[in-house]
Amino acid sequence: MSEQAHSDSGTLRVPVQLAPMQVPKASDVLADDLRERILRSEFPEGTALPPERELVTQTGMSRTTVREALRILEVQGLVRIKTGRAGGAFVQKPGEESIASTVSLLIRGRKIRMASLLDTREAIEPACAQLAAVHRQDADIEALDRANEAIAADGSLSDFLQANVDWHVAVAVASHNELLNGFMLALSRAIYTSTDNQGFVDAEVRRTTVQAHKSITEAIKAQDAAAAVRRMQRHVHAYAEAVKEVDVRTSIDVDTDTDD
Amino acid sequence: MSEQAHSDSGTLRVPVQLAPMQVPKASDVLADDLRERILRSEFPEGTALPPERELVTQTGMSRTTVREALRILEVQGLVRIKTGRAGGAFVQKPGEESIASTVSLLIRGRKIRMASLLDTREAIEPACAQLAAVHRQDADIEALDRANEAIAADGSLSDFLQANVDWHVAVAVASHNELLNGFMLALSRAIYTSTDNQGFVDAEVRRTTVQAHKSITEAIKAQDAAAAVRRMQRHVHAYAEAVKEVDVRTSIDVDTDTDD
DNA sequence: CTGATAGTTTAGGTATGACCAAATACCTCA
DNA sequence: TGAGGTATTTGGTCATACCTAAACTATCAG
Repeated sequence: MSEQAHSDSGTLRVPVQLAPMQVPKASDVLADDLRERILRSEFPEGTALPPERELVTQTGMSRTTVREALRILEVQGLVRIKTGRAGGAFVQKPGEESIASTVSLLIRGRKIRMASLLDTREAIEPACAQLAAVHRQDADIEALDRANEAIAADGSLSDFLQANVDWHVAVAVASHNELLNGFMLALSRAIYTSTDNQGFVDAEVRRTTVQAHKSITEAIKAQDAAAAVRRMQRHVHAYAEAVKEVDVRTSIDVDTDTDD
Repeated sequence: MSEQAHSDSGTLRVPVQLAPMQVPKASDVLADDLRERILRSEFPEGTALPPERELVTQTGMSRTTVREALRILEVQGLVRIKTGRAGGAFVQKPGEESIASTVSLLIRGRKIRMASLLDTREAIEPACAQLAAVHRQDADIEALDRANEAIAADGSLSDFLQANVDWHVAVAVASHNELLNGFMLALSRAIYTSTDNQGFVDAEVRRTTVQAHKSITEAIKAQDAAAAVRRMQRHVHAYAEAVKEVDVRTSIDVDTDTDD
C-alpha cells in the first residue's frame, strides 16, 4: 500500500512494473512464422506460398511488409521466388549452397588467412575420407574416378584446379554427411579461389596429386577407413606444407626486391 | 547475305543474334555493390552507410528497392540496422553467429539425424582440441576452467547441458580458428537442443563428463596437442556411443510398448 | 487441323508519397 | 548545471499505381 500513488481526482493508481519490451518488426514476425512452418514441413518442398497480395489480405499487413518477409526467407534459402504467372515463393530446403555462401562471407569479411583455411581442411577432410570409406555407394566411386581422370588430363592450370576441387568435393559427397559436405564445399571453394594466383602447381605437384588421389580413392573403394584417413591426412598436410613453403619463398622474394 | 531479309518498304534487316540475357533485380544490383564494397573494407567496421533516403537520391532507385537491398545485407550479417536518430545501417563483419544460424537451418530443414551430428562432431572437435593446445591463451584457459566449475556444480539438467555446451565452445574458441569455431558453435547448439529430451544424463554421466573435461583441459593447458586430440576423441566418441545406446533402448521400449 | 501470333491474365518488381515510431540531439528553465 | 521536454533524424509501415515477366488462350492464316 505504501507504494501506491493517488491522483488528485481520486483515481487509484497501481504501480505496474513492466520490463523493457522489444517490439519485433512486422516483417520479422511474418518471416519467423513462415520459417517455422516451412521447417516443420507444413508445406512440402516445391509448393508455392500464397501470392503476395493473398498474404496481404490474410495477414492484414501491407505488401511492403509481406515482401520484406519473403525476401528474408529467400536470402536464407528457404524459398525460391519466381516471377511471372504461376510464379511465387516456392518452398525449398536449404542446401549446401547456403552454408558455402555464408562461409565465404565469413572468410572474406574476416580476412581469414590461407593457413587457417588449410588448418580447417586438415581437421575436416580426413574425417570425410573415413566416412566415405564406410558409406560410399557405387555412384560415389564413379564420381571420384571421373574427377581423377579430369585431373590426370593435361589441361590448363585452372582446369586442374577445378578438377581438384571436384575430387575433394566428391569425397565429401561420398561421406553422405550433409554437414561435412557443406563445410567442405565452402572450404574447397575458398581455397580454390585463393590458390589460383599461387604458381606453385608445377608438373611435379600435379603428378603427386594424381597419385595421392588414386591411392585414397582405392582405400575408399576397398572400404579401408583407416587407410583412407591416414592417406588423406598425409595428402592435405603435404599440400598445406607446400603452400606454406611458397609463402615463405614469396616473402623472401619480396624482401629481396626491397633490398634492390 | 542469303540470311538477310527485306521488308516491303525497302528497310534493310540485319539478322541480329542475341544471347538470352538475364535482367538482374535492381535491389540485388545495389546489394551486390554494397556487399562488395563492405568486403573490400571500403567502409571500416562500425561506420554507417548513408541513410535510406540519401541512398535513394544517390542511386536514383526507389526507397523500396534501397530497403530491400539493405534487408539482404542485414540477413547476410554484413550490416546491423538501428532505428531512430543517429540510426542507420552499420557495417559489421559477419560472425560465427551467421554460420551457426545457417547451419541450424540446414539441420532442421534437412532433418539431419542425431547420429550425423555426432559423426560430424567426432570429426571436428578433436582437431579443435589440437589447435587449442597449440594456440591457447591465458584467457582461454580461464574460460575453460570457469565452464568446468559450472559443470561440476550440482545444478539442474538444463544448467548442466548449458555449461557443457559452454565448455565445448570454449575449446573451439581456444583454437583461435574462426571457421572451426563457427562450425562447432552451430554443432553444439544443434546437439544441445536435440539432447535435452533424452534422459540418459544421470549422475554417473555427469561425473564422467567432468572428469573427461578436466583431463582434456589439462592437456590443452600443458600444450600437449597429441594428448588433447586423443582424449577429446575418446570423450566425444564415448558420448556418441552413449546416445546411440539410449536410442537403442528407446526403440526397444517402444517395441515393448507396442507388444502390450 | 496446325502453328504461329497477338492478346489476356496472374504474379512479382519498382516507384511515390504519406505517415508512424524510435532514438538521439538539443534546448530551455529551474 | 542538471533535469525534462521538444525537435529532428532515421528506419518501419501503409496504400496505390504502374511496369515487367511468364504462362495461358484465343484467333487467324496456311
